[in-house]
Amino acid sequence: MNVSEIEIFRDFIKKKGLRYTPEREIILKEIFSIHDHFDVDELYLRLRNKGHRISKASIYRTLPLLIECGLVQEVYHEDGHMHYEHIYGHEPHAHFRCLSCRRVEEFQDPRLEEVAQEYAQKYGIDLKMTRFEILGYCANCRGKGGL
Amino acid sequence: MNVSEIEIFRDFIKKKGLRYTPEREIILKEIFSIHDHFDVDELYLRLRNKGHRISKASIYRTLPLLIECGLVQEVYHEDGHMHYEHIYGHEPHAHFRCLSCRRVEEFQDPRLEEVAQEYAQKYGIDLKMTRFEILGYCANCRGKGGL
DNA sequence: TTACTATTGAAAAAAAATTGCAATAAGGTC
DNA sequence: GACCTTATTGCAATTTTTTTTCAATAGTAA
Repeated sequence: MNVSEIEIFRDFIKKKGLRYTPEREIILKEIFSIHDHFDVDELYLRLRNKGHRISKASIYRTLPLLIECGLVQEVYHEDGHMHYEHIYGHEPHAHFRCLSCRRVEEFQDPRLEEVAQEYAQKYGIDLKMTRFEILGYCANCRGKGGL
Repeated sequence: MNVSEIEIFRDFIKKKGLRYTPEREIILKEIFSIHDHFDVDELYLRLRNKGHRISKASIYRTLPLLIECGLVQEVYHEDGHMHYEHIYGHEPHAHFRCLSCRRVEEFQDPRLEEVAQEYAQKYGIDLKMTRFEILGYCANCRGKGGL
């Protein structure tokens, strides 16, 4: 599908002196076919269901590379493990998570990036990513578990 | 020291029909004596060094309560485990984390709370907490590992 | 094609968090 | 204060997540 992220990843891998393997590309492609957040287990099962026998170890080894080159981001830690999303080609966005139903909504606000940019500029920071989360009880759930 | 968080915690525990135990209070007090981020292991060792034989299980069981009543917050997940901080009595603040030296800096910006408040209002959300993180390479580290 | 060595899958290990259980103790009632 | 009910505790075992080890495989440059 989208060629760009593949090129970015390949260039990144080459530039680091690493090897561009089929496993790495398959993982990348699968991640970019998921239009939602995912965790390692989900990704592993999706690959498996498509006939790819890629180990979880390879997924765990590939994710940091994808994160380092800015294609993927850790979104939030929930239920004892990390959840990810692909971010290349998407505007930076914030997440609301309902503490009751666990629903996750995305939204954007230019002020968030502004704050980050200004802070980075002020302190000479090489900004890599931002994460903004709002936690609370959604309209449907408030009043139930929500105090 | 500060009596308020103790009262808040006790009231919260009572309101839930739970029991206010010495262990819970000791954990609370210790957390509020740490003026930095901490993880479960650090907290456990601090308690142990002071002669308290409180198990990690109790810490793991107490933290969600402290979070639920708004005294403590999960700050970030790093090195495979969660890091916490006490938030009662502090202004909401954002965190910058250097991906190289791991340094963590705090800063405030009213726009962040504004965005959260507006979003909550717009969707009828009962806002519980926000988390804003900036990840990148600090002035000292940029250029080294920082692409 | 050859040589070098990074990467892989599988299994083991490590680390983090949760759970089961018997003993203890909080806190309400008499 | 004694008694009763049951939540909480510490410990150990377990579960879950992530990392590491290692022999076999396979990229990639020469």
